[in-house]
Amino acid sequence: MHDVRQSIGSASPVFYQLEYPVQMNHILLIDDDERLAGLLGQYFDRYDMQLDSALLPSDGLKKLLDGGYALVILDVMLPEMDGFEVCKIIRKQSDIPIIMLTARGDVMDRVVGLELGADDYLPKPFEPRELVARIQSILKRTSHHMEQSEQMHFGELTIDSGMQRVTLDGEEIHLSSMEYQLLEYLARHVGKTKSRDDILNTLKGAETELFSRSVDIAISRLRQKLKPLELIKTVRGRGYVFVGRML
Amino acid sequence: MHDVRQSIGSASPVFYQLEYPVQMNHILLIDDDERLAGLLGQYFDRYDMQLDSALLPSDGLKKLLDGGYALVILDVMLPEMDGFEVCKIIRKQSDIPIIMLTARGDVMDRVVGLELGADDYLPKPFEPRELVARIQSILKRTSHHMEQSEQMHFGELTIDSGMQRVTLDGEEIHLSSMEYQLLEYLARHVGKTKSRDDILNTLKGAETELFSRSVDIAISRLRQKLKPLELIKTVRGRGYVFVGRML
DNA sequence: ACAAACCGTTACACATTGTTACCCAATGGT
DNA sequence: ACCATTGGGTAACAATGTGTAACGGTTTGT
Repeated sequence: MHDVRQSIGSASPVFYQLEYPVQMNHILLIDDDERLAGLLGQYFDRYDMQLDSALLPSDGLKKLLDGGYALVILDVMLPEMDGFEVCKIIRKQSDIPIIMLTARGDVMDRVVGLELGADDYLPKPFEPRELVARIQSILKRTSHHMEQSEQMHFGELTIDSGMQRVTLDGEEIHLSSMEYQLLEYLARHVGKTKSRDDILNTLKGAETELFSRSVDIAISRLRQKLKPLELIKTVRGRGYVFVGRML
Repeated sequence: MHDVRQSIGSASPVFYQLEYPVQMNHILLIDDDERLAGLLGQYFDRYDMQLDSALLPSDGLKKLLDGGYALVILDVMLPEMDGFEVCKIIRKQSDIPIIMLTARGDVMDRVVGLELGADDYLPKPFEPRELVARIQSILKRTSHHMEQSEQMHFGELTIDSGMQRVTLDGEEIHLSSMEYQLLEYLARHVGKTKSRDDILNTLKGAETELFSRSVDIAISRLRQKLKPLELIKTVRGRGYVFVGRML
């Protein structure tokens, strides 16, 4: 994920802050142990990551507000409030990956930490190398996850869930909102047969008429627009299924 | 990648499973503890896996019929029937990986579980991370097999389980959903004779009338479309078998 | 207000699947 | 070899599910 943007034309020192990883290798450590910060910071350098540290939760949260961080390392044992508390506060506002440092390898701690929305934990004491490995693993994972939830590709068909756009061979296909939702729903569940009820409930929510054939019609119209692709197959008696290799 | 399936309204204890490539990250949890489902689901998200859950075996088996699952997590202690029973039923129709959750780390349980065809077991209580690790390990182990099953070639006949397309000498053969399922099911078990019951249960799920000759008819129709190939042989008194060298 | 887009309903054609019936093939006993 | 019995193949029909054209009510944009 080294999506380096360049400014062409002017070598201007101005840029705008992007909401996610560009060259964003800043990690925030929230831990009251100064020694750890120094030690890790030095070590991280070698891996092209920059460590910022906050000794106090309040300070850490303030720094997070500035943005630009790719990940947070959070000690459980902290002054002011414990790490779980901090974790909850962060999660309320952001999906930024969090690694918790637990003092003891206590199972409770772990589960609770993960329940809270942390992405991983590491029992103290730990090897710096181990921490780096987990960070890299998480960053890789989350960036991939983003890609997948933002855009789906099936051969020449692209579904962009971010801007709700569908393109075929680069050309946009105009879909009504219902058609788009239907397509995205099926595409997100590639290979799984979805009943008309499932589809209706997902798209409409409430219990709409079960005698309605609106789903069939929607499918039919969607297929028309997707021609010549044949990505939606009928499973007689059960529903519809999206077929296609995700690329 | 995908599959077409048929159904009947009733919750059937039988199902059919297809194997999927990379992006197939759906995991099915069959456990009557709702809390677990919620907790794991959230956790799995971070590992790019999607968890579906069923509180009842009957419900779980029904969901499996839809296909699209990469793996099943199965609690031993369940309402309706115990996990071993469920495991046996699943194994009858599919090679999908199964991880059993045993309440106690009882050796008997373990052996029996694995003898039944489960791929791994995990004593409760367990750490989510441990479960994820085992899932990944199993999926890695079986992924080779999966790639292989994405497309099957038998001479000039190609079965693309991704697209659910069958071609003969490069030309598509149009098969109804049932015909396709039947062909794929037999082809996936080359050389193994499948009884009408197996076939019926796999394709339909319910214990439909055993006096029905619908399977014969389906076979007959499939053979017609596959002419001049003679890939499906009758084994008198026992069923049908797909003959053909996989290339 | 008008036109365009959207979406559900009806209606009918077509596709799919199950049943019955009749035939032939395979098997086994005499 | 012959025949009786059983199982399987498939044609023809029946029942059910699905595709979609056409119509109309509603919403949306201008």
